Amino acid sequence: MPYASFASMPCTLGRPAALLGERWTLLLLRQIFLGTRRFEDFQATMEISRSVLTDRLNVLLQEGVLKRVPYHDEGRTRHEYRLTEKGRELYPVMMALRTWGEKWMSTEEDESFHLHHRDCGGGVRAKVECTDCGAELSARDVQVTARS
Amino acid sequence: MPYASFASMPCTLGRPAALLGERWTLLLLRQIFLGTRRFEDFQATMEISRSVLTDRLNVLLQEGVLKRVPYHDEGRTRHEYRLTEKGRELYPVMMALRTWGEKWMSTEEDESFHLHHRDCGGGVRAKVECTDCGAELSARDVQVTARS
DNA sequence: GTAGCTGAGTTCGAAAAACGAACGCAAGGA
DNA sequence: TCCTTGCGTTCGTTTTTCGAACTCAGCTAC
Repeated sequence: MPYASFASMPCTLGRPAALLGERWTLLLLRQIFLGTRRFEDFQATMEISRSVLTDRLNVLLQEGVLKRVPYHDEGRTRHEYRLTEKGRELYPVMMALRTWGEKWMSTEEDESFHLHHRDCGGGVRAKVECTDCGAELSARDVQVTARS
Repeated sequence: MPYASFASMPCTLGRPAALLGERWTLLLLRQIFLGTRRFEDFQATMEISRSVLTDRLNVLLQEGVLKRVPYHDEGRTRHEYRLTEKGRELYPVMMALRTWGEKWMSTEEDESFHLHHRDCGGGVRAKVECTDCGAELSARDVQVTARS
């Protein structure tokens, strides 16, 4: 199966993995969650080539992860890229990456931002839990079976 | 910043995003979490080219996400690729992708596997929570500030 | 010994994707 | 009218990926 055709892979983990697994897409989403919204700003902060940036934004628009929203800049109407609800719900994916990065890839020089809960000021972390008993789960606590 | 140099990006979300954001890497991890361990099996199930597969496996070995473990096959010593603890802890990332895929990308034809908690049989989902009060958090509940 | 098989790569020419500099274009301002 | 700005598009070059063929080591059968 060539990479491109994973878009039609009959698997709810495979399709997102293929979508977000294209070069630049995860980094683009990181920028978006950090507040970047305009073409020029993506281009400047990531040094991605303009043509690839156009392509990735279009893919995310088509998938409904982003939407183009008009706004006013000195009287002119322009558009910015913003997360849809579908896009905002990728937050756990980003936080899981960050939680992992904090534990396994952090260095002295990291300038990373701090995240905290608006209401109580606490820290933020991703976890996997059982929908029934609420226990926190690791890969070893979970059984995989083919769909019946 | 060219894509390759994101490996040295001073950000605990950026570096993992760049690492897992290379083409094939997320799909490769999906296979690994589903139990694939051998070169030939990756190659057969994903139809990735052999040279790229070699490269991606080597990157994950170098990063300490995978390890090569000897095993015996009909008297012969061979090696298989297995997750390290660092690798296993990517589980929340995979589950976050799947939780998102279930909600936003599922179709009638999906043949996806079922996951359940070994102890109680319950379902599995990823979430983000506050380390202090334990509340479940969305992007809007979290404040981003530059590190002081 | 040697011929064959198998898993795990390596090599290499062709195709696809990414790069980056230049160009296009529409809206507003001088 | 001409200039600037934001947002792309184009196009020739470089880098990645592809895929088929090749290599190699360890074993089995003869």
